[in-house]
Amino acid sequence: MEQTLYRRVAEDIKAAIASGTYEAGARLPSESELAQRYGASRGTIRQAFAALRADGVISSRQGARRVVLGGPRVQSFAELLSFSRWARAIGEVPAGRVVTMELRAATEEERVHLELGEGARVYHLTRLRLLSGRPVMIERSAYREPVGAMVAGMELDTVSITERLQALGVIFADAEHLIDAVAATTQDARLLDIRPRTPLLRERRRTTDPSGVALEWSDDRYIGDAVAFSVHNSAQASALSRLPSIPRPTPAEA
Amino acid sequence: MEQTLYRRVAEDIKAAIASGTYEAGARLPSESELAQRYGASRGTIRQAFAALRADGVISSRQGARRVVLGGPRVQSFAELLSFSRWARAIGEVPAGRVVTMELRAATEEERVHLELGEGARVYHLTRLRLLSGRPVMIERSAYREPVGAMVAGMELDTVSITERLQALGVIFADAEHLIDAVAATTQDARLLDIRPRTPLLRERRRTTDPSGVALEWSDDRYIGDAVAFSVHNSAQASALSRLPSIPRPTPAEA
DNA sequence: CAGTGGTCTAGACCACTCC
DNA sequence: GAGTGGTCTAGACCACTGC
Repeated sequence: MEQTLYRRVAEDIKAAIASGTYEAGARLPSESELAQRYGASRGTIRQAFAALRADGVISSRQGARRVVLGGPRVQSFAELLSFSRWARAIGEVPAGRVVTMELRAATEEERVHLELGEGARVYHLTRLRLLSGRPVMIERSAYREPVGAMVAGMELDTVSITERLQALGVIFADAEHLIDAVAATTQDARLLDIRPRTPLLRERRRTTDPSGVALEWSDDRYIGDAVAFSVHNSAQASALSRLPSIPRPTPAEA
Repeated sequence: MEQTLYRRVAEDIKAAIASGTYEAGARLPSESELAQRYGASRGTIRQAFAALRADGVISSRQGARRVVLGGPRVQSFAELLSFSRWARAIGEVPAGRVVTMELRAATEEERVHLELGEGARVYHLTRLRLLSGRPVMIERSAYREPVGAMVAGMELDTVSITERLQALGVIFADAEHLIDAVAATTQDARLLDIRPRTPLLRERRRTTDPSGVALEWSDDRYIGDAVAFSVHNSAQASALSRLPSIPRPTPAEA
C-alpha cells in the first residue's frame, strides 16, 4: 500500500470522473458495492466519499446514491498556492520578475496578519508574474523571519518559491483568502502595463503551518479579465464568507 | 436528542470558540476526553471535529492536539446565499428594488449553467440591493421554470427570495461561485450611483438542489470597496480553484 | 515513552429515496 | 419494500508529537 486505502479509493473515483466514466449528474456506486470491490469496510469507503464531498466533487443525501457535480476540475492545495505550478497545469509558461526584495520593519497590517509583535521585521518581496510572457499579476508577499531568510537566498526570477520552500521542509497546511476588487494604482498600472484605475482582482492570503503559525501574508493583484476564482460550498462544508469591507476586526484579529 | 450528537458537540465547540474560551492558536481537548465527557464513542467526536475542519475553524495533525485557527467567524451556508440574512447578521437593514422581472428565452450562458435545452425559458430578475439605504450590489438572477414561477409570485421589494423559497420547500444544497473583477457598465453605474468603469467584485453563482439540478444562476456585482469574500482551504479540503478567464470549457460544461 | 490523532474493521439501527 | 446513506458503537493498530 503506497498510501492509505481511503485515499486510493478517492483517487480512483476522481480519476473515473475525470476520464468521463461518470459525467456530471451521474450516480456513483453504493458504499456497500465499493466496500466489496475493495475488500474494505463501509467506514473506509465513507471516508473516501467524505474527501470528495469536502472538495466539492460530489453531493450526498440520505437514501439516494451519491451524484457527480458539475463545475471546474478540482485544484490541489499545492497547485493553488503556487503560481508556477498552476501556470504549468493550464499549459502556460510561468515567469517572475523581482521588483523589490528587502528585510524591513513589518507594517501594522503585516503585524496583524502574521501575528507579530511590535518592532518585528519581515522579508518583503514584490514580484511581477507573467503567463507565457504576458503580465497578469503583481505579488507583494511578507514572510516571517525564518522562512523569509530561505526565500532571500533563492534565485527569485526563475524559481517557484512555494515549491522550493516545500523541498526545504516548510509545510503549508492552511490558507485564508480575502478576495475583493480594487482599482489599479499607478505602480500597479505601470508594472502590469495597463491603464491606472483598471479593475484588479485582489487576493490577500494568509498561509499557516500545521500548528497554525502564519508564515506568509501576501497581496496578489490579478488583471481583472485574466483570472477568476472558483469556490464550491454546501450546507455540509462552507468555508466561504461574505464580509463588509473595512470590516469590524474579527475576534482573531482584535 | 434535538438533533444528532456529533452536531451538538460541534456546536458546543464552536460556541466555546466564539465565547473566547478557546482563542486562536489554543489547543482543544483530546478526542478521548470529549468522548468521555459526552458519553460518546471516539468516532462521534471525530465526526464533530471533521465538520469544524471542513468549515476551516480548526487545524488537525497526527500526534498533536487540534488547534483553533484565526480568520473570520464562519458563515452558515444559508447566511451566505441570502443577502437579507447576511445583512441582518452584520447589523444592517437589507432592502431590494426590482429593476426588471421577466419570463424570457434563456441566453446561451444561462442554458449552459442551468443545464437547459435549446429554446428553454427562464425567469430573470434584476434587483438593486441596499445595505441600510446605501446601494451596494446589483443582482441579475435566472431561475429554472418551476422555481422561477414561485419567485414571480413574491413581493420582491420587501422579501428575501431565498428565505421564502426555503419556506416553500425548495432546498439549496450546493453552490459553485465564480469570483472576478469587472468594470462597471453604464447600467451598473447608474443603478449603483457610481462612476462608470469603477471596479466591481463580481460573483457568478450556480446553486443546485440535493440531486445536483441547477436551480439558479446569478450574476451579482458588488461595489469594490463595500464587500470582500473570505475563503478558507487546506490540504485536506480545498474547494477553491484559480481559473484563467475566458476559460476553456470544463468537462462538465462541454 | 505516554498521549494523541490517523486509519480501519464489523456490526447495529434508523431515515430516507425510489420504484 | 428493498436499497442506500446517516449516525453511532467498541475495539484495534499505527505514526507522530512533545516532553
